[in-house]
Amino acid sequence: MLDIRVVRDDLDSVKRALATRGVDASVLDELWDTDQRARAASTKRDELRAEVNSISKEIAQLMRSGMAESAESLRERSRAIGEELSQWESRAGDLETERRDALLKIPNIPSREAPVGASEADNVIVRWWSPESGMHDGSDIKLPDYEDYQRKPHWEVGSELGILDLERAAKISGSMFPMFRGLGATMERALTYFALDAHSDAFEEIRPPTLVRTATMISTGHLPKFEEDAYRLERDDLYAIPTAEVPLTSLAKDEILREEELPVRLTAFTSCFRREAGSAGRDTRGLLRLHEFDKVEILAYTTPAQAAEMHAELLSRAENLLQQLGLTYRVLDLCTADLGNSSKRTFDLECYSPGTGLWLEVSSVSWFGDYQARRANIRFRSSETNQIEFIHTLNGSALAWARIWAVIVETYRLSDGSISIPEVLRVYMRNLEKIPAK
RNA sequence: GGAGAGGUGCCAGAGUGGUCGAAUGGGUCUCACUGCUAAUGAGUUGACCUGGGAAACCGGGUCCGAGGGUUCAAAUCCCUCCCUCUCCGCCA
Repeated sequence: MLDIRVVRDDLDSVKRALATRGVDASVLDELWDTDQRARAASTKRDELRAEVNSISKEIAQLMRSGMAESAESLRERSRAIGEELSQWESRAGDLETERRDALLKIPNIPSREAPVGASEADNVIVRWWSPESGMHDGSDIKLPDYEDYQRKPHWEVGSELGILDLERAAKISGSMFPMFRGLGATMERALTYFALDAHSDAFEEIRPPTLVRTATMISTGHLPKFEEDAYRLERDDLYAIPTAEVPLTSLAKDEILREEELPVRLTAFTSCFRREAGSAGRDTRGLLRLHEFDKVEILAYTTPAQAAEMHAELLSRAENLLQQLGLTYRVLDLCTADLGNSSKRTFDLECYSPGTGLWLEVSSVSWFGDYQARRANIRFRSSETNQIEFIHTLNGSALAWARIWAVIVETYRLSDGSISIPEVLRVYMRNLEKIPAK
């Protein structure tokens, strides 16, 4: 949520900044207008309330001094004001609600550093890495020389080895739900252990609830705009989380932290549920797009001053996992048009899938500024000035497993059809070196 | 799911229609005292919206789980909902 005061005081630069992500200026003009009217109405309301309050005090005086009789005319006057008051109360209330509803639908202002663009085609590739070539800047990606036997898509590899069973998953739950079996399932678990252990030096491990209230979904910006994307349990008015970002952000909802407590680093493993409405048929083969997948998330609360460094830390942690897994990836600096609703700046990590020839998004590392903190009302008290300010939130996937799983089984496929298990996972897989060919 | 109790400030806890943003105790911070620590004494200590001011600050409004209602006036009375605890039932 934007700070209404910024919109009020600097409408033009808010318009300009949001135009880069396609928000029409009229939306902001309307908001500005609503704000003016809301303030006028609430001022009027407060004046009337002040009058009623002071009359009530007078009445109390009279009652105490036993002059109940003479209070009657005051009562009459107050009743009359009360009628006018209730009209202004409902008018001000409506306008305040209108203002909040509008504010909840307006996306965050992009960072000045985010590349300006009109579509995802304008995302900037800032660097790439492969086990053979190491780290390079964004120009001229040189893919490893994949063998033919690595060019088999993971859904074929998976069913051939009996480690991925999409047919039966569909029988159970429908399409776009995965089911891992045998060592395929073990590898998912190994990835989870691997990642959580990797973050355990600095991050508190959380196992949060995966069904959450409406207010929790609003705090991160997933509602009200993206209602269609979320699974909802109507009977109990709960939503299935699309990412652990949702419960982890609300962990400190309505709290005032001490500056010394910051930064707070949290990590969580959860299933993530997405309806993927509107993306039917697009890149849905195999594990490319799923209604349910597992993910380890890393998330931080920081002061505004700590945010930039934390953003870099989260990104490097996600990259580090990919490097340890030996997977070729590239880093994208998302342009203003492709930025998520709540984000000021986002880096996506995409792994190259040799079996499909696609770059698959496996992590998204974002800085939200105070946008989510404002919605969730998470603040901190500055130890220097003693003032209360909103914190900044940041998070990233580290990492999203289904797609990683896909890239691993393709990349590590050997000529005999078996899969070599990445070194770092073996300790979590009973020291096995291979998933054997059938 | 059934029965009961309860949700008040940083914490504990009082308050059943006006003098209550709220007693008291603890904690916090400041000062005094003290060789130091402790103890003691005095003071201090909420958030949000809004108007004025460069600021310190000053004025108005809101907030006692949430939302409605009654009343000139609600922490206090009424209704609905949420949550917590205890017991019973059920259950991994």
